[in-house]
Amino acid sequence: MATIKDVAKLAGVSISTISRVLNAPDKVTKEKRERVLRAIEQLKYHPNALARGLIHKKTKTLGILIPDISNYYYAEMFRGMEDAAQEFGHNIIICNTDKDKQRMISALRSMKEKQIDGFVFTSEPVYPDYYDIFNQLGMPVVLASTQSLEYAIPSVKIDDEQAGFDAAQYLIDCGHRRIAMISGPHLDPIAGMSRLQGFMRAMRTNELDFDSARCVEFGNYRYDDGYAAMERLWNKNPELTALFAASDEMALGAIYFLYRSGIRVPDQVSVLGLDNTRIASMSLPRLTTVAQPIYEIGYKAVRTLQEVLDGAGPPTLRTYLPHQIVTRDTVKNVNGEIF
Amino acid sequence: MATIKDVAKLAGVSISTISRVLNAPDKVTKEKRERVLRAIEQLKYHPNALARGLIHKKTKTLGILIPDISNYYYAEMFRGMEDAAQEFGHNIIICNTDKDKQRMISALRSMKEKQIDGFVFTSEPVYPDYYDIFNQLGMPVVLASTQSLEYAIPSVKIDDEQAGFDAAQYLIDCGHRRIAMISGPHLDPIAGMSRLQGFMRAMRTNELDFDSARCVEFGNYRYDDGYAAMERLWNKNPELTALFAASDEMALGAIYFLYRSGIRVPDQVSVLGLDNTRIASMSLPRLTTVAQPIYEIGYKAVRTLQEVLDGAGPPTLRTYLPHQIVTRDTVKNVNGEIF
DNA sequence: CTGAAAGCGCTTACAG
DNA sequence: CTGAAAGCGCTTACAG
Repeated sequence: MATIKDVAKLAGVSISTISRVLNAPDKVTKEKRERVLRAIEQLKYHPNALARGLIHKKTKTLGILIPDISNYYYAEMFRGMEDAAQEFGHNIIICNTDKDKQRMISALRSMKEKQIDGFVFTSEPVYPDYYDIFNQLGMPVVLASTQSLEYAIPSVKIDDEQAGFDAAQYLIDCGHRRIAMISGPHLDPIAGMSRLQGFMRAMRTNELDFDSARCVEFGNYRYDDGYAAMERLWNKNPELTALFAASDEMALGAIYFLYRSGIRVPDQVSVLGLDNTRIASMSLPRLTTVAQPIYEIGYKAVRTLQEVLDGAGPPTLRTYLPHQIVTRDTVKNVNGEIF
Repeated sequence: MATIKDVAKLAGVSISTISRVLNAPDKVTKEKRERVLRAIEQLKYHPNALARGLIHKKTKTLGILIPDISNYYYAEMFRGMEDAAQEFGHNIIICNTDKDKQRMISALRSMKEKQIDGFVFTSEPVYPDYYDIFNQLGMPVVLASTQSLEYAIPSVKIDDEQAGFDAAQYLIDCGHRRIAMISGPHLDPIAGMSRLQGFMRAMRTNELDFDSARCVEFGNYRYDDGYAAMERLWNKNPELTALFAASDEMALGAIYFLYRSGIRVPDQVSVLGLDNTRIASMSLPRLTTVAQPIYEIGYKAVRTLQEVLDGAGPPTLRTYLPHQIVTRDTVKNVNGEIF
């Protein structure tokens, strides 16, 4: 492969001049510039970004840590990240962590060695030891779909507590009273507990009594979790008329359980999801759900990281993007009906 | 950030020795080695991979060109790629091309400058001008979910023609005679035309007459395409009893059209998809489909690229991974029924 | 405007 | 076993 020296030789100038036509073209006379450009073209010269990065201490490469790109939620978010990166001339190195600490550490070490300019950390809480690692590495970081109350790290997500509240309120407004929830795991303070807390706040606000032992089950956001959780829920609480699931996948899993049990959705039980991944509109019946601006979360997270890198003043510490209920076919308005 | 010089100073040795404990530890006396290791630990030293890459002309990073990571099919395939990369110590730079030539070219240029060791090109045919670009860049390439008959580029995919054949044969074995297909686009020789050709071969082999004008519609693999194609198909051919769609998403779109038209699946019309993305098992009714080993295609493509990089002899030029029909709830066996 | 030189952070023969 | 030196491919003051 041709290097800057080859181009210099062919064009009959010094390597400094080659560098100048690439980085500050108008510092070079037109005649030489064109000669150089021709040589570059002729040799199919591509500047070596490693050499450049070594000098500038910038690589225009960003790191993304994501639990699992084959998860639809992250796939959509990642698309937003990549678009933002591409738009501003960055490349992305991505790593799936499966929420595994060792995998994350080794990915981060590898990214550090490759001199990425900064990274986005997705979906997991920032535990103290994670924070120590971030600090040691000394690279800018932005959180996507998670946040930290303890540490001053910029984050982009929806207001999960409010989303949980709005979900319950929506079902209540549709006339439901005996409402259950399939929540995320206890161990997930972000998308797990916050949504549940919002949900319970709405129940309290509406003075509906609510026995969490009978009305809440837990799952890890996946389809199978939703199916199993619905089964447990139904066994202890067959009077419920509406369900809120903390993810679309769990909502679909729950619907499948109900379907197999001969319980009609939404006639007998209404189901409300959360996320609005594309499956929500491709399933049957089409899922009513609390939509997250998934793509935008990814896009905004990378934009925020870029702002940090540009050093253009401190970015907003906590950005909350709006969620919104998308009405489709799985929630029935039962106002006026007699039970 | 600490450099090799800082470590050398702290440990009281030369930088050569630091380099040796990192790359060939047993060439260094135990005593010095431990002193160095302690200094590395103390300074939180991370070697700079740019400097290393500049010398070795290897970066241990791979490029992936994919049409759209938010597409479920690619998301699953990409997971396989990333796992293979990680397993063998590579990182991945990914770029979404949207099948746009300019985007692809600029991504490739950028990856070239960053000195990736090789790349995987996904899903699109290798047009002559693409081949020229690959050649100019001079980087090893492997094709995933596409192939080239003209050029000697290693590829990994299913046998699409045979998959189309097997799909039709399966429906025929289930007793269907009036079968239609929603194919991929005319312009897609790989997943579009091959599957259709296989489908038509099966019809001929079984001596079923087949009017392609009445029995085939086209779409771009997406849900909405499937819906629209099914509508056109039904308008001109309401006698059909079975449908094969060239993607799961189109199958689901078709099912939604049938559902809205009051046509029951599979009682009145059977539907067979292709891909077996996770939506196939999360939709209702659960979709019977021709499963591609999606994850494995991605995994194997990266493995093949790594073999090329290792220079361990020429890899298999064309790898076909097995497909298989996954029976669920959308295809009815009508043998013995009277029409 | 242009070129020679120093330097980015490493690795790798080459002496000793 | 260990260190000094050259070099990977660039950029950037510094002279001229």
